[in-house]
Amino acid sequence: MTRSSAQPDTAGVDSIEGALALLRERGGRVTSSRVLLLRALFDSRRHRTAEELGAEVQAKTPEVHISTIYRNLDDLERLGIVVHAHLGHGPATYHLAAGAHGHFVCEECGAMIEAPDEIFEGLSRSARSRFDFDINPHHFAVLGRCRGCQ
Amino acid sequence: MTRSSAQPDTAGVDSIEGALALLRERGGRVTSSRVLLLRALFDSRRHRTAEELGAEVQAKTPEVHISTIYRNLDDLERLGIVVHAHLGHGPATYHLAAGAHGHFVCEECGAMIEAPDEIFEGLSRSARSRFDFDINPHHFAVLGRCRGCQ
DNA sequence: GGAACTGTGCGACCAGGTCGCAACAGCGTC
DNA sequence: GACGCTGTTGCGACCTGGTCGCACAGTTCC
Repeated sequence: MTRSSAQPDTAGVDSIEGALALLRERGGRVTSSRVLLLRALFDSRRHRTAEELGAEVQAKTPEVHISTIYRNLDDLERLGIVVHAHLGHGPATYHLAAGAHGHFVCEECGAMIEAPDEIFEGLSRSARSRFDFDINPHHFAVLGRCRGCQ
Repeated sequence: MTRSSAQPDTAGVDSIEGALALLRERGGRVTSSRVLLLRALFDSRRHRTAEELGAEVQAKTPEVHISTIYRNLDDLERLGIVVHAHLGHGPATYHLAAGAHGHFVCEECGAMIEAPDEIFEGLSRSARSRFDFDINPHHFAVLGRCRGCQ
């Protein structure tokens, strides 16, 4: 797989087999570290950092290096299988692109609420009409205070 | 000035003198590095990184260390004089709390649009009514695509 | 089974900050 | 103006999160 351009026009691959097929189709190779990483990603839909995913992979195959995890996450993101989001200061978190959503994160306690896309529709319309700006509400969380911390 | 709690309940100090008075009131000292930093912040209202502000201070007084800049920015933020925002991957940017606003940042070209608070009102209401979550739209930018990059 | 090329482990490195420490400097008091 | 308390600073070491170059290993295709 060439590590350049290639648009994530394929968001929504929803099985390990689909992901591997897409990988192969784009000239990539099916390696054991990639299969393990995909398995970790599909096994639990939680948001996890590269370190956490690395630990899960290494639990089965300890010699997989963390830099391989980062490179594979990058590749999977370029294929539109995975997305990363920043939920505050600290490491990025990764999850499957199928089922991407926005995030509200409490500045105080770190609690995270997954926000359905439609909650951003009004903002999306205003940004488009006033600034011709097309928002992507998934990438960076919206910070604030949760009920308990207000 | 003690480096603990102290809420930023004073957002909106809008002169160097006001900032210094607040600093003193809270037990802090008026040092030359702080005066220089405040002067840099008030001189231009652009968003700047700690490195950039450091360079401006060091242009006048080269021995001010970058870690002092970070510490002073922290202190000023704790006093509610300054806020920082994350406009994408890369270093945080700082600007005066008086005149804080949201940001739209293009994922492609990095262009930044300052967004008036009222554009977030609908989202703010929905987040409050649906999740009891009180958003702060200033801290993290909303990413997306600008007109030219769509 | 071998050539061709992609992916991997490894260690070095980088950016953006943070921290501990000893020396220094504000500021209130005498 | 000197004194002393205590907040602040310069400095270097360190930390986290991530990237990169390299030589070798693994995958795929013929």
